[in-house]
Amino acid sequence: MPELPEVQRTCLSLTTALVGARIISVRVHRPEVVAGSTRKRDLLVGAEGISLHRHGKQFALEAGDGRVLLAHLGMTGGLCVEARSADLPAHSHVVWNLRFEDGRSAIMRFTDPRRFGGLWTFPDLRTLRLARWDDLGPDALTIRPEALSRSLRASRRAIKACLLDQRTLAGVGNIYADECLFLAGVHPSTEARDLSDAEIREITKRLKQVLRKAIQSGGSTLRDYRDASGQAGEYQRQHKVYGRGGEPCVACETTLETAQIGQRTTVWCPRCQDA
DNA sequence: CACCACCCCTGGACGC
DNA sequence: TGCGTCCAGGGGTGGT
Repeated sequence: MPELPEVQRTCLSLTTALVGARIISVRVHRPEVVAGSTRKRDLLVGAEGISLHRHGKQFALEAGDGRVLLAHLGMTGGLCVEARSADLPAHSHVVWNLRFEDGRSAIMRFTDPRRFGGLWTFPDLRTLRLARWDDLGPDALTIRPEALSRSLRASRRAIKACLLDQRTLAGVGNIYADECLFLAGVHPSTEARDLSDAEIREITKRLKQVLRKAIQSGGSTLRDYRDASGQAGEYQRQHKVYGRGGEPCVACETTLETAQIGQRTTVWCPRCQDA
């Protein structure tokens, strides 16, 4: 899925795409992707002056009058703005009609083949935060090492599993967890409580670094991911370990190892990431 | 409470 | 070409 960098790119591209836009109408093709009300008003019909907010992998469209629509993209979800075309692509679960101040029109589509993602409607941002974001850890892009240390020091779980836990920190998925641990030189199955303060500082630093670089490169497109303007990412070309099990380490040429850690395929270099 | 196994769903890659 | 199997970026739930 879209992890933090891909969600951030989606938000940035939506911000651009929605300048001067007004939502004219909405059509819900698959009501089960919307949690709660599918009333047109709750799905932002009539909204203008839309701004974007993100926490971890979730993001919200806030209308000028305060109404809020939360999106979570799951593994294959996407929200895009494009010209109306003759036939709608498959899995377009919710489609909005937009009109711009200059008279142009367009559609916004929520797509999600696997339907692990979804949309939630809220009366305002405060209610959204209370219901959905207060349970998440700090956003991975700005987390401080002390905050990470607090949630790790008592845990016997593997550091890889901790990084994937959105209550520990929000925004990291399988790709960036593996990339971060490689850059930090930490073995993914290290018990969290065994990490030194120096190692936690290094993990924090490398995590923010890899997320920033991925954002700059448009995120990682393995297959489906596109931002709201249809642009694919390029960061997959810079992956050091993710998807490279059995291949040589970019740093030392040792064969990269693969195992299931925290129910996810995990790849690491047995030499650079000492157990 | 902390942790883990399982399940939701579609589609692409690969082997026969 | 066609079919079966395996695997995939996430995370909620329910059990131990």
